[in-house]
Amino acid sequence: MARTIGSNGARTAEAIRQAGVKLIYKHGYEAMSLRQLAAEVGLQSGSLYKYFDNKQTLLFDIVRDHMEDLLGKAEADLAGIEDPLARLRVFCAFHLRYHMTRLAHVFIANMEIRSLDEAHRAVVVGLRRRYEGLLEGILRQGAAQGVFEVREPKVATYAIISMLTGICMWYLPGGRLSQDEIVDTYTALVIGGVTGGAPLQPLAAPTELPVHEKPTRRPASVPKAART
Amino acid sequence: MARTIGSNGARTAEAIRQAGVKLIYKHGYEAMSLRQLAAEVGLQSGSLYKYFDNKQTLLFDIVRDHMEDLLGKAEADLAGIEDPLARLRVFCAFHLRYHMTRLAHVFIANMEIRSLDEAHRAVVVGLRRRYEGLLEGILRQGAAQGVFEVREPKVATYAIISMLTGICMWYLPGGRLSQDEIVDTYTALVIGGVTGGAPLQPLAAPTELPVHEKPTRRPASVPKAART
Amino acid sequence: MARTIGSNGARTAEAIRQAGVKLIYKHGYEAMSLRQLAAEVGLQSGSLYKYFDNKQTLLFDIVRDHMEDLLGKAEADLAGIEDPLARLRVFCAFHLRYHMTRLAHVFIANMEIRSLDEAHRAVVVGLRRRYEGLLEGILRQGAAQGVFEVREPKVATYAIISMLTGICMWYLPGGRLSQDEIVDTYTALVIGGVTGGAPLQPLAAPTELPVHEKPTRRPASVPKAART
Amino acid sequence: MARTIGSNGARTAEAIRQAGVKLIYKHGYEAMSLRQLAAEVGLQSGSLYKYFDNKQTLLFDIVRDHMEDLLGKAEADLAGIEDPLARLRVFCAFHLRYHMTRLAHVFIANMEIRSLDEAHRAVVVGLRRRYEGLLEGILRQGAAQGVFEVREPKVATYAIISMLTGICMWYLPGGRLSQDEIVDTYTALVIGGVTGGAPLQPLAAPTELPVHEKPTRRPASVPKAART
DNA sequence: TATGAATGAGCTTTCATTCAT
DNA sequence: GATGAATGAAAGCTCATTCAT
Repeated sequence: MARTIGSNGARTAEAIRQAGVKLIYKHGYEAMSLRQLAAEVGLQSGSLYKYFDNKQTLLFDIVRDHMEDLLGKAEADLAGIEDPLARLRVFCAFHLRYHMTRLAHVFIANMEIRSLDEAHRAVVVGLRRRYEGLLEGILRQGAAQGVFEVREPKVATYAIISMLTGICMWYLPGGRLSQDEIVDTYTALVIGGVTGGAPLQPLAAPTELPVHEKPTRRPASVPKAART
Repeated sequence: MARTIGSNGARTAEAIRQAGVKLIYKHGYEAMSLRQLAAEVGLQSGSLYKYFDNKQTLLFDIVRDHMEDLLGKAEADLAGIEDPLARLRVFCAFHLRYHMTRLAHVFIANMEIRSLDEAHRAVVVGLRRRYEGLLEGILRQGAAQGVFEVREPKVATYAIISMLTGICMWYLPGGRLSQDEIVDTYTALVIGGVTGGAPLQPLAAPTELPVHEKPTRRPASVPKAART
Repeated sequence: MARTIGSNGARTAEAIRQAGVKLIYKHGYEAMSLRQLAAEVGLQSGSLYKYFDNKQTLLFDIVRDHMEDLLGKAEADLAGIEDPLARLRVFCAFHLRYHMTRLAHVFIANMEIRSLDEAHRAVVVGLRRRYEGLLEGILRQGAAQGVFEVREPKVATYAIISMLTGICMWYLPGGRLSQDEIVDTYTALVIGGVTGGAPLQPLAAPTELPVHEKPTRRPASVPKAART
Repeated sequence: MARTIGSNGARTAEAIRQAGVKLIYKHGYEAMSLRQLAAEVGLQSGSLYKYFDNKQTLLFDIVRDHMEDLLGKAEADLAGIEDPLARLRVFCAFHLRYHMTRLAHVFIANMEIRSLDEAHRAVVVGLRRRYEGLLEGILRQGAAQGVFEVREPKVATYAIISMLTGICMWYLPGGRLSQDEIVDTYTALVIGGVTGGAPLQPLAAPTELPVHEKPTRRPASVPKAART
């Protein structure tokens, strides 16, 4: 059949990528068939292989590109800001806004890591660790400066990121709340959580919390982050 | 051949259920084949159909039973406690401990909702809403009493549940931190978050909290984070 | 569909094996599709996988079983015979008769070694070496006893086996010649070849032969035994 | 881009032909893909169709050209020689040398006849019959003159050609034996075979044969049996 | 002359499921 | 309660081939 005038490989590649994101978001990687994907972009399924080597690398490309984008943009947003509290606010706002505008990508990156094969998963997990590292760094810095009350920065990092990322499970554009309102709500929870419920300036004596009273911890065999 | 004395259908059914949980946890519902499952329990794949109608209902049964168990136990734990802050602490502790001892079930219930068909998903989502309702009720009650600073109880509910549930993404039994320490860390984040950084007047003595008082919820027979 | 009364797995397995031999013989391994094979035995193509792991092992099983059968029967036929000339006659007769009754198997074993993957090919080549070893042993023994004129037993072995095996390229049962006549004809060629033939009267001076005179047939631009 | 000076269609056609021979030799016709072939010569697979009509005619062209070359050169070598024994020697030497320098072509012509479609195969089989006819004529002539002992010239023809052709299953240039030595060895087997009834006991003095007169052989690096 | 996008058919293989025994 | 033979659909993927540019 004659090609549509103006159609070209790059355009098709982009269409495939977008359709892939959409379908994996909707059905899951395992449940999405390449025939579906091909139909979505108006191709025969075999023709897809001009654009990727196999289904697995399609997923990997999507996830890796997303993670690199996420990481890069987060670093850009944080650049030049020194104060831990300010950095934390920026991080929250960035993370939330990014997730609200990239629902599908984010959802995939979180849900389909299991579908990546060993080698690919390692790459993605590495990127994720770097991203988590941004937040962990902020928390440690804030704790060191006495502005945050964070006992276990690693755990707090996982907790906060889980909380913020969870937005992609319910947010739909055009809902009752504006993005700003959502950002404010989440940010308040996070800031409150790490500042320990105390007024920030005259920091309440931390001793009233019972948490620090059991320092007998096992030697520190860092819990391997999540399943691989 | 004579069957092993004492072996019976109920036992096989239970074995299938457990193997199902393990394999879905490990590979995902779509990626788990009934051949695998049958092999795991020493049957032919066709024989599984004595125990369930089809793969889909196996998943549904697992998820629904889990959700009902979760909901029932949460309600039981909260029964009789009136103070919103105490109720919140109980909820957090319950949720975390439950998730730490039922990693696989919890993981499945969160990840495989997408794999349920319309009707089944509706049932599970209903149960989930009821469970979320518990937390939302606590937050609203606390806000009404002026003890919590929560602007959007619904959003806060999603946020907190996401945070707490996220534990099943990284927790492995036997890690550096005890369950108590983890519960404390997460709880502090939650309480801090919802008390908005306001000093909670004269903070009630922490000893009245029931959280640490039942550390032996059930004899950790949960199959560990599967890795074959 | 109800199974044909009396049909069973063993019967189907045998039918598949035979149909496999027939189709590989007729079309070649690469050119035979499993759909064809399944149709030949009245199954769906997927059902074949009850009987073999994959197409490759079907081929391997056929070839290996054939080679072991060939080797075993050859050794049996030669057992107890000492005289090299007698052994050679027995070997020729055995080889020819076996090939005339197992045309397809033999053809496959010779033509499809290339289609076996590395590991399988190694096994088959090993069996083939053992079989060739039988003939080589006979030739060496005869040469040692002065009854054969064989300069290069290895080369002679290859040569003779190629000659004898070639029968499967033209023989069809029910042709003009009986199996006995064919055996006699080939055997005479072999025996004559290794016993050096009659003193050909006054043998013409070899110098008149043009063979050695043009060693530079063309500038060896032939791409060498390819291996990329 | 400007084409390399001097590059042209004929050159590309030749490159395709050679790459085709190489790849069919290595993988077999069915197993060779046109993508592979195109890659080998630095083209897109679609571009190959400027040089042949389809995969099948590529094979046919290769085989037919080879057969015509073989036939023509054989006739040329035999031209002018009358004596049957001399003609037989020439035929053997020619056949062997040709095969040793054209391993791939010869291998293909023997193995891939099955891959030719009906019409093409008929042409090739016709050429092969003419080639076999050369040897059969020699054998009949020799038998008529009483110099050969050949009962069934047709069978003997097949047998001898199979024997000689078999060299392409194991010969690799640069092996222990020189081409001359190989030719001598095979020729002795053939001549012995057709002159047959040598009295075994009073074995003619071997000295009259020139074959043993060149003992200067390379150190014995056993030629690896055939391709693996 | 060559590209590169695309086709459409076909491949091997896996799967959930059925059912006579 | 369980087997094991079989189905039928669908999967991911490769292929020879076409054709506008």
